[in-house]
Amino acid sequence: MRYRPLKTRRDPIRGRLIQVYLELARHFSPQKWWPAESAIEVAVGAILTQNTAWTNVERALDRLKAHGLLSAKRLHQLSESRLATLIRPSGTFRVKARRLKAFLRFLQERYAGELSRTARVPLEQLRGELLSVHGIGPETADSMLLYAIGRPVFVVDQYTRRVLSRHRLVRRDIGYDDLQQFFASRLPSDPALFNDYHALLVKVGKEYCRRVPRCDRCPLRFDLHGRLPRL
DNA sequence: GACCAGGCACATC
DNA sequence: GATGTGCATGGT
Repeated sequence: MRYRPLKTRRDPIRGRLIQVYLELARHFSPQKWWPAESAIEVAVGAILTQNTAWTNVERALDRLKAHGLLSAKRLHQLSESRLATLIRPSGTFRVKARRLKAFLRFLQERYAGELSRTARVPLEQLRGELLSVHGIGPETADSMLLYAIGRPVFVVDQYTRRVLSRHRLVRRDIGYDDLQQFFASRLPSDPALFNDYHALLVKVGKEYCRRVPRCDRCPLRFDLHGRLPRL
């Protein structure tokens, strides 16, 4: 991937990123993402959570579980309209049913319905394959790669962008690939680190970086008030 | 009732 | 390449 380490050894931002992680890890308990019992549940959840609160995703997943349908094979066999009805609580359910079916079709045809069969596929190639599936964009693909398959890919989202821009580490309008590169080029390529770091950013973003921020209580407060360079 | 939530595809300029 | 819009439920 475009994960070339920075040439310069003395990169002040690298230290800050590690400092931010340590501060978050000290303040919050390990987030233990992704909350799921199987890889396919992670992948399905990654699509269901697009622009959707997680509580609504849980309702949809629970319904699939209650019907014993949370497997690649069963979901692949299910009709799109039936699937849409079941995942209704997650919102945009017709759109997501179509996207899920596209993903399940891909998984079935390319990897015989087994995510574990992707193990030997080079990361860049696998990411490209996922991105070619209807309904799978950068964040969904990376969530699957990191949280379902355990590949060293840093996932970024709106919380990541909000938290880092509030702390003046990146511009507010930074694009997905640039923001991902911002992390990946400065951190060791470690799935466990990427996993916990992103989850912690979501945690701190939810609690302190909402539309009405609670910066006064934010554990990253030490980074505010001009201590960081304005990028 | 408005606004938001762990995005993406598509149309239009 | 940048910007705007539809998708839709459930919580605040």
